[in-house]
Amino acid sequence: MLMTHAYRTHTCGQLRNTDAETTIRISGWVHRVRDHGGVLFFDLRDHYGITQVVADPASSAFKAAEGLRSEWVVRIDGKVRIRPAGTENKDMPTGLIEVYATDIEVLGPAAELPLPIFGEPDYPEDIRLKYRFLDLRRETLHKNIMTRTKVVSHLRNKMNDIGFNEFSTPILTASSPEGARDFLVPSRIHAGKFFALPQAPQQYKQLLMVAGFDKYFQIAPCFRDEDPRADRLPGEFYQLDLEMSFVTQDDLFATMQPVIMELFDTFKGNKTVRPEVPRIPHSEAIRRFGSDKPDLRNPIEMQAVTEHFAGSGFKVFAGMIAADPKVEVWAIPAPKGGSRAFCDRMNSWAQGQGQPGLGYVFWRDGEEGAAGPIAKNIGPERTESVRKQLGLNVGDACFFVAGRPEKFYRFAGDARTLVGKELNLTNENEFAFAWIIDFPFYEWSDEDKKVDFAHNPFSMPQGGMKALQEQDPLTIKAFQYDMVCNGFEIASGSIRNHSPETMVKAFEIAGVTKAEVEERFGGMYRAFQFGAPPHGGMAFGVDRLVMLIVGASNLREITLFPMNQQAQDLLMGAPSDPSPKQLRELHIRLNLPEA
RNA sequence: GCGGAAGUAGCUCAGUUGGUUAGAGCGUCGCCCUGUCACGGCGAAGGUCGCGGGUUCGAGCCCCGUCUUUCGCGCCA
Repeated sequence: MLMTHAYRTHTCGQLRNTDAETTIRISGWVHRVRDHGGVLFFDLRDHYGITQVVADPASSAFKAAEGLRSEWVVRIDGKVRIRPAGTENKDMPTGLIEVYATDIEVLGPAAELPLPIFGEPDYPEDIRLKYRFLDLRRETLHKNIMTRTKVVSHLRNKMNDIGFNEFSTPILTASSPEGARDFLVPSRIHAGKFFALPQAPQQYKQLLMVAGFDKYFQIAPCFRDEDPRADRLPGEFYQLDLEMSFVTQDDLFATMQPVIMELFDTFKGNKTVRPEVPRIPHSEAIRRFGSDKPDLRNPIEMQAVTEHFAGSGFKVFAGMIAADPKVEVWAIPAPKGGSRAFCDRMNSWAQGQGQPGLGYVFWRDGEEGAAGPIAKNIGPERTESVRKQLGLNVGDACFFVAGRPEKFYRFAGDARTLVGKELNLTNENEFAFAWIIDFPFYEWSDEDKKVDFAHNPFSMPQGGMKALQEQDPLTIKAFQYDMVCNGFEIASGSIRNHSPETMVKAFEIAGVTKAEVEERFGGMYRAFQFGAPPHGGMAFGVDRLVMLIVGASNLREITLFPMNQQAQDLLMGAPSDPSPKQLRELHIRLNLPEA
């Protein structure tokens, strides 16, 4: 047969027993060599799959095959043949055949590997990041990246299908009002001035609405110079950013909920997607779940049980309640957690968290009343009232935290998460969503001793100008919402404040003058003077969506070339020193800290 | 900026109470092996125990400092 291509007639995932006896050419990486002396096997791998190649002393390729090592790139000419009976590999799509090599050309030999491609043990991040191109060859990461690509493509197609228009907004822009630290880019032409990379295309997309484009979306890169977390990449990340005109909050939910549900339905694998997506007010989420991004797979819901402790024999709580009317006692029910061992384990965990402890009661079989120190202190009647309120039974336990809710709700939420996990109440094979709505517009800043925006300053306060003028700012809610899934915030958005007067008033309450608003958000402030439509939108964290879908616990598992925690790219060596010429052109002199 | 964990062969790790020559697996190199698919067997090379200082007769191990990686806090509209 005349070879029609320099490198391949088939991919490494393509050949089947119907190809038997054909002469083929394949190229790829040597995955694994098994040299038996007289007969030699190796697996050839490319993006599409793995094919076993075999050579024996009768083959003209035998000598070359003996020299092959892992990860060399080679071109193989050979003949497809059915594997001898009993040597088939049913775990491989190509496992019924093998390629008998007649010619081998080494296209790219490989030095000794700093990390193996075959098998996937954990490796230190610095090695993985420095040799990212090798890490990306490994099966799991390679698959994750492909899933990411398919997710992005799915979202883009879907958004186009439902009438959204994709626009690219500028990357070199002005420093924006979001809370994060900006990445700055010096301007050569304007000495001493800097561009900022966008933290989000927030102002641009709102300007697009003012410009009449109605439905905007973008898979947008966003840049924030903040320290990372496992679920927060350093430097840059991607959002599915969207904005709509003439819509209410309900319209946005009705538009995007099906998109997200269909996405997860498409990529869920053998997990299930809970069809109900409840809308939970922010304050209720805090009280029921101890979090503004509750994991609804965990069935535990907390309740206030303050009145059962007020004036009770449990002096610690009773004293706190008497001393401060804002103090509450919350109960964290633990169904089937009714054992001393479990309760003590939770108690030591709490102490490890810097808490004095975690009070509990539990109900045992064949025992009158309840066990645990708190039960004895508050007495059987109050204990029974607690049990009834929470609907608990023999075999169950309940934990208690007391104080001002804003101080302890996080800890209570963590305890709820741990109880759910320890007692296997949380179904790990499910995706459970919720909309968290009615976020507070303002919050009290202890640091600055003033009222500050709780989240997005461009949100519309519920009640509008009237609320800003008449209400206690700390009680004002915003038309602002998050979508959460399994304890992660996957989207955040709001109905925007499109009235310049209301905007000025909103900033005034946060201590920002009209002049400052005009200076810092001049483009948008000006735009709102000339016919701004009511509009709103949201942004989904693409990285987090993919992380949830593939079940990764770290964003580096779904990102092509991530930076390390110090925001360095170890592969490319970024950031790097500028040349003296570059600095001269930019009129920049370095003022480095003392070594 | 702060706190926790880790750092021993190219890679993953073990290394007891401080004790004589620091080990294993994978990989690499050499030899043997005709049906493996984590092939197998024999052998070899490979180490500034992150770095610096200290305690000690003696330190991979204890102490102090420092660097690197990571997880968390701060921060993240």
